[in-house]
Amino acid sequence: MISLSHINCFTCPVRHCSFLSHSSPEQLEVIDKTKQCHRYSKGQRIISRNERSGSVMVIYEGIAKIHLEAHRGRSFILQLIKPGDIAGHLCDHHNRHGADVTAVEEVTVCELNLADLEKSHPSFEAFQKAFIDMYRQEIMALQERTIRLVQMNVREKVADALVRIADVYEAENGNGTMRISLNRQEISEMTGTTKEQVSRALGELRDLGIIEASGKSLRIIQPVELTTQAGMEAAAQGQPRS
Amino acid sequence: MISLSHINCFTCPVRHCSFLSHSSPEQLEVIDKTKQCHRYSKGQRIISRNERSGSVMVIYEGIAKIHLEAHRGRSFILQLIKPGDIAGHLCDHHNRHGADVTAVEEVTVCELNLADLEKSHPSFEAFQKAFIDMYRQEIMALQERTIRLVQMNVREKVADALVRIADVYEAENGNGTMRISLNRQEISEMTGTTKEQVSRALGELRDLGIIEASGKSLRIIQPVELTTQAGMEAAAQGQPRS
DNA sequence: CGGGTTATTGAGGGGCGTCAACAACCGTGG
DNA sequence: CCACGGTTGTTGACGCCCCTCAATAACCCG
Repeated sequence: MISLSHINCFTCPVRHCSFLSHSSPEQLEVIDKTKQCHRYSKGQRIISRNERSGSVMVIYEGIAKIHLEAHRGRSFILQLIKPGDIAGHLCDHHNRHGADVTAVEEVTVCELNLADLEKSHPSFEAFQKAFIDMYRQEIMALQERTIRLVQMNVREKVADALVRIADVYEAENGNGTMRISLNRQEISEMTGTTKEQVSRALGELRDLGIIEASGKSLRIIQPVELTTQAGMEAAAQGQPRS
Repeated sequence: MISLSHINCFTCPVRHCSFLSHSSPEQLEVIDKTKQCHRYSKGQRIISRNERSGSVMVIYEGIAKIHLEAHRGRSFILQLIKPGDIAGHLCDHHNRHGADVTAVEEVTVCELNLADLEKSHPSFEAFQKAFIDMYRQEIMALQERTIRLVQMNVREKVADALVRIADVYEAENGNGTMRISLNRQEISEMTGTTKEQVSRALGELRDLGIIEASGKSLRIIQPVELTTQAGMEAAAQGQPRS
């Protein structure tokens, strides 16, 4: 981990999609002065479970995974986070972090002290409200996810994982091809299966013409078909069902 | 659903284990005056998903389940709640409930208006804080649960479900026998399996001498062994690992 | 006692985890 | 440039777990 000199909050491209999107210039000033910036290389741990801390991390650049170790040594990836996302906001009443966070590729983060973050909000109430809203969304998403993980078969779960992967990785060119930094093992840890099954499921989706996948290169050819495979009704349609 | 006349908050036996445990007599007075009490019979829906509401339900008596319908018609039980527990606090930004809640046996609830609930706290901050704490605990518990559901086999998941069932049902006599109001189908919906598998898993646990189970009657003979089966290290021991 | 629901048990088959072999990829060094 | 070893990805074979269907038994309530 390297501590970086400074990243300017005011010119920050991810400010508008982050937790701070509604802050005024004066409020942002507080954050800009007090935050610390760090860089982690691939595989480095950003946050460790049960570690005590009074700060949160906002991803500035790169992709990270929020994961947990289960008793049998099997790891499980709860979430992928991208620039603008926040990590480490979930902790117990002793301020101990509730999950591990690890860089999946080179990651730059801004460490925001909770006390300073509070000052960046118009009031303490607004600060709390922001957390409540975030937690609410998180619970509802996690509930849905839990049920999906339990009820879907492997191919559906892998299709689901691909949707989430495509959500955090940018396409590199007009082709829509992504260079993902996750290996098969990690995809399996997103779905609760094994690397071999992921390999097979990717092969099936490739044979169906839904994706192109070889190694770390991934292209989603039929996004709608992929979400169908993942068992989600195509919500983008919005058809009334009269 | 029957609307009941009134239940006295001050003499309420579940007040001390509920969301309101820290309220002063004056604050409780607000709740006592404004709340509404209802009774639901077994199987009746208490809260429906996507229904708009500005109130929460506190269980006064009986057991209810928080559940969701997945796309394929399969239902999944997220949580069992008992007297003192709160339901309906999870909603989206339009105040639409995020899950279904149904009575598993005859249930009496107190419906608390959110605006009134707020007044029962020393400050709005304290009110928000209570929600933040509740949400935090919920997320951490749900994370653990998700991973367990993905990684455990059926017998382990059933053992896990029994631990949770025992947590909400009271033993009826000194024998430690419980009369549960859940059928095998519902236990399977707590574990993400089928009623037949639950039946078999219960048979295995019975053969191992860990439980007694026939129909709706359940007795846990070896609680420690049951938690071991469920893959939890016996946390009750608290042995230092020097 | 009879009819409906619920629980149990068996048989069959498919999905998926596991192991193993092989191929592909990548950086290093000759 | 090729050789190489290590990591990662792919594919096949095997076996177990568990879902499904079906038959029987137990239970509950009138």
